[in-house]
Amino acid sequence: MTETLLAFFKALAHESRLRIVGLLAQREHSVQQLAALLDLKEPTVSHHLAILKEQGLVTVRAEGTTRWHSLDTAALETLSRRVLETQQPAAPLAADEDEARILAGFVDADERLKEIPASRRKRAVVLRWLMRMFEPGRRYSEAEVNAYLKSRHWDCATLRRELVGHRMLDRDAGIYWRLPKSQWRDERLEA
Amino acid sequence: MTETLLAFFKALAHESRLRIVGLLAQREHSVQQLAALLDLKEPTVSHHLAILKEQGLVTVRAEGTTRWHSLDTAALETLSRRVLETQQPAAPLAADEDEARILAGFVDADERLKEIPASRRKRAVVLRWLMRMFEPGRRYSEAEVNAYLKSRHWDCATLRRELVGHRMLDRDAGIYWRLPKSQWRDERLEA
DNA sequence: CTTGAAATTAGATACACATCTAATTAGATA
DNA sequence: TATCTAATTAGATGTGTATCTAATTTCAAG
Repeated sequence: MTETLLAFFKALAHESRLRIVGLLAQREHSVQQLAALLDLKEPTVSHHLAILKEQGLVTVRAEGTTRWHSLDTAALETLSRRVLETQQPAAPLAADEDEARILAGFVDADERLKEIPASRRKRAVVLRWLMRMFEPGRRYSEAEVNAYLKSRHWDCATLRRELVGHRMLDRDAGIYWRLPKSQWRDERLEA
Repeated sequence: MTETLLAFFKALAHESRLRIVGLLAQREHSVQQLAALLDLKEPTVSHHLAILKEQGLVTVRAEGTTRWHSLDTAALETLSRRVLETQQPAAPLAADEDEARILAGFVDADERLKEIPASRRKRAVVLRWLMRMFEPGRRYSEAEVNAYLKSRHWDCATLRRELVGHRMLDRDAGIYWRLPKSQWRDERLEA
């Protein structure tokens, strides 16, 4: 997904290729023509066209030994629409409906924690939500953990202690890591 | 125009920056957080953020010494819409209505010349249309001129002679260039 | 089958830029 | 003021890739 988008941007992130796209948007061109117009050698143009073809942005029609290249505007449209989709603010919410309601009460529009819930059950929901920031297997310095938690609430120290206390994060010698969910001591397991 | 588009693509044509945009699409982050998540050093992240800010894709909010970065989705939208505009097939047509009708008769959907008009007046219209391919001030080798004309009609030699005869192109020692319109000898002037 | 033209492929060189460390700036706190 | 933290700037290094020349392929025409 981000893979294909990256390739798309890379394909267009060069002056020569962008000019080629502009020329092909007007009409089809041969390699020679493009080389003359861009003041490049033919192999260079071939190289650029290969990259654009790889992204499906350019199609070819052979006529004798010359190859007429045109722009596939449909592909260009598809891909640039995908850029627009990228910006969707990403589903902030929850595992099941109960949790969703609780989170909605404590998390504001900016995805920050309004306050740390006093109720143990609600606090556990919030802690599970915070754990989404930590990847399994990755190791975090205490500074990293703090920076991360601080993006959600100013009192990162309390949150960090809570996460450790619930066996969601573990620590040794200043290094933190995420524990598997099976070891988490949250309200669901205590109930 | 192509200038700003190029900068836009360059800004997003790198894995780290694309991932930063993805993260900022979810919520605001500090430099430290991004560095930790991307496994990069802070100066590197600063560098990438500077590039994104230059394109107006990222905005900053200071809070003490930490700076919270967010994605400006409006800018992203504006720019990706501009990509869609690029592909408009470029107005093929004409100076005044008379010319438009004549061209429509001789130029096919692929922007190629169906035949060279026998009538002097119509031929002049077509030659003026062909001259749009040649930039004022630019020098063209005979091969370039031929390649260009061939993209419109197989008989590039005849077209080339006609253009020279009408004082639209001039030549010396195998090099061609476009003459100013004031010197063109087309039907409008002869009439 | 040879020749010629258009394009691609291979390989070498050179330039752009991503990343790092070290040093500096800016803001907060004691 | 001195100190600490977050971030940026400066400068060095290394990687990726754009471009070139030379060689090879593909197709058409003698």
